[in-house]
Amino acid sequence: MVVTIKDVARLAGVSVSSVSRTLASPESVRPGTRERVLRAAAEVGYSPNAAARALTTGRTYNVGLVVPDLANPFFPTVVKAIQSRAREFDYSVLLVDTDEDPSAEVELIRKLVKQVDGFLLCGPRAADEDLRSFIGETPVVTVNRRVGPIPSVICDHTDGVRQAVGHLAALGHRAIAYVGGPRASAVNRERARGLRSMCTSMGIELVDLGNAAPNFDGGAAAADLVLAAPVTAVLAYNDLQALGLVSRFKERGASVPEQISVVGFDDIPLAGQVSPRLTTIAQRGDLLGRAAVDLLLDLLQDRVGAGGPRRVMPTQLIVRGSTGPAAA
Amino acid sequence: MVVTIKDVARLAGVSVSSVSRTLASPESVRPGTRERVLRAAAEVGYSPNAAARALTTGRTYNVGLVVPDLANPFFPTVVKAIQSRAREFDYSVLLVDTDEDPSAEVELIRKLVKQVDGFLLCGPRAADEDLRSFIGETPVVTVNRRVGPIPSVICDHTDGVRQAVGHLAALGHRAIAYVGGPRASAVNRERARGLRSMCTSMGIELVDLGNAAPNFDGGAAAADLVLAAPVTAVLAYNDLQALGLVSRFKERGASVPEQISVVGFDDIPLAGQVSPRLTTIAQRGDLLGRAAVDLLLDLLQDRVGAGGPRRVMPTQLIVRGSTGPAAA
DNA sequence: TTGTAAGCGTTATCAC
DNA sequence: GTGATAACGCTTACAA
Repeated sequence: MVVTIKDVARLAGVSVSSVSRTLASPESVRPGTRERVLRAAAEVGYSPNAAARALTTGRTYNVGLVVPDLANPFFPTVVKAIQSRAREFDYSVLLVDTDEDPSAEVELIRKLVKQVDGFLLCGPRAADEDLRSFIGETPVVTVNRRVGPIPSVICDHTDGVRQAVGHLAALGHRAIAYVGGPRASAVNRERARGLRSMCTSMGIELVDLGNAAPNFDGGAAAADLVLAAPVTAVLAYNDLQALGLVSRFKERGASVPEQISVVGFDDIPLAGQVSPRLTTIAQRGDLLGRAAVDLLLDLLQDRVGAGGPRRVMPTQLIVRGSTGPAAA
Repeated sequence: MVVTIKDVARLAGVSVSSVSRTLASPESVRPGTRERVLRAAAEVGYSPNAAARALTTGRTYNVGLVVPDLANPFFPTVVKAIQSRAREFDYSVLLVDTDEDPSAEVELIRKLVKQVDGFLLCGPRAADEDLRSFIGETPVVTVNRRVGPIPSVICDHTDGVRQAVGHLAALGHRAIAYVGGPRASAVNRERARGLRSMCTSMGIELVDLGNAAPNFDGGAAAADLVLAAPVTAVLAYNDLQALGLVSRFKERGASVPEQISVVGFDDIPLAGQVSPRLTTIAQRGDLLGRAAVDLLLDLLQDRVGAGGPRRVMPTQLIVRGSTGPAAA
C-alpha cells in the first residue's frame, strides 16, 4: 500500500489539513508542527498523489509537448531544453510526436487537453483555425509559428533569409534556387516568402523548386532539379536537405561550392561536423525551448510575459568553410 | 466551465453510473440507454478527466520514459516508436532526459513514480541496486540493459560484436582498437566485454583506448590514439564516434578504409548517408521501443509476456561500401 | 439493467 | 494555528 497524507498526519499527530498546509506553505504553521510533519513525511517517504492534487486544484503540473517529428534533428534540441526547463518548475512533459500529420496533431491535442495545464506546440502543422479552436480552452504557446493572438516564441527566419541572400549576393550570385520543406510547415512558408521578397528587392532571380521531404533523401532527390536550373546557388529548407544536396552534387560531379553553393537552415548538431563547409542559418533550439516554457508558465500564472505574448529569437548565418563564389 | 460526467448524465436523463458504464463497457447497458448517453456525450464534447479516473482506479494511463540523452541520434527513433505504440493503447508518455547523469536519473524516476503506471528505462545509467529499488514499487522495463529480474528488451550486442570481429578477421585484421563510450552505459560494457572475449578466442589483439564522449568530438579526439596504436582497425562505441574518427583520420591523412578500418554501432539515421562507406552494427531502435511498450503493457495487465520477461532483438552488421582490408 | 452512494487523496473553506 | 468537512470527477460495489 502506498503512503498517503493521512499516514503522515497520524504519525505526526496532527490533522491532514496541517500536513497539507505545511507542505504548501510552511510558514503558515507553527514551527513545532512543521517540524513534526516534515519529520513524519520524511520517515514514511511521503510524496503527494498528483492525480488527487490535480483533481482539487485543477492543475496537473503537466505540459503537453507536441512536435511534428522527433527524427528531425532540430527537435531533440528543443525538446531537451523544454523538458529540462519544465522540470525546474516541477512540471512534467507529456510528449507527442505527430509524424507530420496535421489531423493527427489536432486529434492528439484534443485527447490531451484535460491532462495538461497547457501546450507547447513546436512547429505545429495544423491549420490556423484548428489551432485557434484550442485557445481559450487551454493555454497554448506555439514555437516557430504565429497563429493570430496565440502567444509564441519564434525565430526571425525572415532575417535569416535576409542574411543568407545578402551573403550570396555579396559573393556574386544572381540566381538561386529554393528547395522547400513540408507544405504544412509555417517555417517553410516564412522562409519561402522572405526569400521571394528579398530576391525581388535585390534583383536576384529565384527559382522555386517546390516542396521536398525535409530530410536527406528529399535534398538528394532535388539535386538534379537544381543542376538543371540556371542557378549558381541553392537554399534548402533545412540542413538535412542541404546534406542530401551536397551528397548528390558530389555524385554528379558538381563541386561544392565552386560550381554550386549550398545553404541550409537550422544548424543541426551533426551537420557542421560531417560537412565542415556547410553554410547554414542557425536557430537556437535550446533558447527557443527554454523561452517557450517560460512564456507558458507566465501564462499559467496569469502574469503577462515581461516581453509581451510574443518573443522573437535571432537567427545567425554560419559560414564554416566558404559558401563559394558565383564569380561569373 | 468544463463538462463532466454529470452534465452528460443530466442531458441523457440517466445516472452518472450509466454514463460511466456506457463508456467503459457499452454492452453492459441497454441499447437505448447507450445511444442516448453516447449522443449526449458527443453533443457536449465530453471526455473523462484523467486525474479523477486515476484517483479511483489507481491507473494513470501514463508511462514514464527515461532516456540518457535525446541528442544522441539513436534515442529519437526509440522514443518515437514508444510514444506511437503507447498511444495505440491510450497511454501517454512522460518524457525524461537525464543528460547522462546517473543520480539525476534516480531522482527523476522517484519523482515520477506516482504519476505513471510504469517505466520504460532506455539505457539507464544508474547503478543496479538503485534500479532494483524501484522494482516492486512500480513496473519497470529496461531497454538495452539487464538488471537482475527486471523485465527487459535488449539487443544482442554481443552477437553484433561477434559479427564485426568476424568480419574484420576475415579481412585479415589481426589487431583492433576499441573506443569506449560512457562508463555508466551497460551497452558499452557489454560491447567491450564481448569484444575482449571474441578477440581472445580468435587470436586477435585488442587495444582498449578507454572511454570517450559518445559523440563526434569524442571520436575525433580518440583518433590520434588510434593512429598511435599498432592496429589496422577500430571499433567505436557508436556511429557518432565513428564519424568523428573518420573525420579526424581524413585530416591526418590516414585513408579509410585503406589504412585504417572503422566500424561503428547503432546505424543512426544520418550516418550512412553522409558517410556512405561507414560500416556499422545496426540495432533497430523502433523495434526495441515497440517491444518495450508491449512488454510493459503485459506487465500492467498482470499477464506474463508471451516470450517471458526478457526479449532479445537481433543486431546486424551493415557493410555499406567496404570495411577495407588489413591485407598486411 | 439501472441508480445510489461510498470512496480514491488532496486542497480549500470554514469554524473554532 | 488548527481541525472538521465538503468538494473535485470518476469508478464500483451494492441495492433495487
